[in-house]
Amino acid sequence: MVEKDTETFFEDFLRKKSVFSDKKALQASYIPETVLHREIQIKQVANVLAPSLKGDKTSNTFVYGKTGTGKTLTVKHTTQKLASVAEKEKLPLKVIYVNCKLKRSADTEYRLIAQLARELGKEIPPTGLPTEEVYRSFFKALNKQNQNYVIILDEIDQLINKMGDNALYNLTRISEEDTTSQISLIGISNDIMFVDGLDPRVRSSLSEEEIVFPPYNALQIQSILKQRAEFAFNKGVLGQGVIEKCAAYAARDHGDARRAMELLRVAGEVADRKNTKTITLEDIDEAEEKIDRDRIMDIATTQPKQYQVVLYSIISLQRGRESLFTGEVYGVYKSLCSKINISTLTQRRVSDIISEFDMMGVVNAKVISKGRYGRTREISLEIPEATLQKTKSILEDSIHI
DNA sequence: AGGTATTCACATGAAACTATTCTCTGAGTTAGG
DNA sequence: TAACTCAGAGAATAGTTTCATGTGAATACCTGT
Repeated sequence: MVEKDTETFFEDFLRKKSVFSDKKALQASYIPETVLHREIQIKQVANVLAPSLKGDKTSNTFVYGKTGTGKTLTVKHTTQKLASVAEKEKLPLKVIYVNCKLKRSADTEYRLIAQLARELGKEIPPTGLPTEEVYRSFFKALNKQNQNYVIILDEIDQLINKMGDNALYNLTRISEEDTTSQISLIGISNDIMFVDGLDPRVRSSLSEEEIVFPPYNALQIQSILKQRAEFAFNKGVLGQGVIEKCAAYAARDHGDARRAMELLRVAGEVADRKNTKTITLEDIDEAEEKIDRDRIMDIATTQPKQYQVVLYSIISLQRGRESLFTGEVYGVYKSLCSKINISTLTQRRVSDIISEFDMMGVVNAKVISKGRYGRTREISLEIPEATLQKTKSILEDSIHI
């Protein structure tokens, strides 16, 4: 009986009409044929890179703007075009894109250079080699293939604050050196201030050109959403004012188009699950809530045990209080650790964990001074009431309390 | 009263340590000629 | 003698601990009126 039900469920699912026709168009990695509202920036990038077609040295470029302002998209789009022209004309030009933020991919000096060397067809083991060695084989590959390279370093700020500017310094130096192959660097960052902390030599070399991406306004986000929705959804599924509402939501805090797209996509999923033919305004509200909830649940389930214990301490201490302090949390954390028989971390470490939770947006931790009574973090949960109980039981399960 | 000095309770930084994963090297071992 | 095995040295990295130093403002402690 159950078997039958499951089977029909799948059959129904298959036949069910979805509001989506191509969900990919709403994903962050999707690169549309035309990029809206970034004409100026595209032009700038193109101007900078054009000389590379003729084998000339191009300026290193620094691109910055807040998240969801289309930096990566624009650069990728433009370099794709560049590469295709180069290919058509049989010019020796190669574009390499590296995301420095991806864990275990290019977030250290070794891994960055290894990644680049791999792009040039070298086999580099994930560890074991001296960094020097990796540099050497990267250089060798570079000089062997008489080609020009455009190297895009996305989220470059992450790289710097993890490992300093050593690698960047080396890279900019190669780009200045007169070897058979030219390399031009494009650094993408969403933190404008991060250049200030750079070695002056690196800074001047990297930001020979600077391109700024201002946030989109609500209208621009609307037209972007419309463009994507065109591909993503079937005709006529969008209810009145849906796009507008998504745009408004994203514009509310600094015009993040990525957020708007995610919202629209999740709203579509919500509508699908409810088996309705159109996406309504309520679906958006629901989607907004769902995104928030999923994020917290995800964090609660995937974080390492120690983090979970810290979070649990905060949650159980929060009951009926407005805010807590680091010392209190640590106290609860310590007794919890001995209760469930897990090694206790130092306060130093727990302090770091708390500030990581702050970054993730699970808690709000502000450093305050209580005068005579010291300086500490004022911690309060950012988890909505409705999700709290569920989060708590997830944590309880996970740490075997 | 007004001004200065203390003091608390952590924050923040840097360095060092630990454990794990991985490569490379060279000594010792094996098998075949 | 060539091929193979395997232990040991050396690297990179993540996650911590240890040590050192910093810090904002509520109080304590003056001082002169």
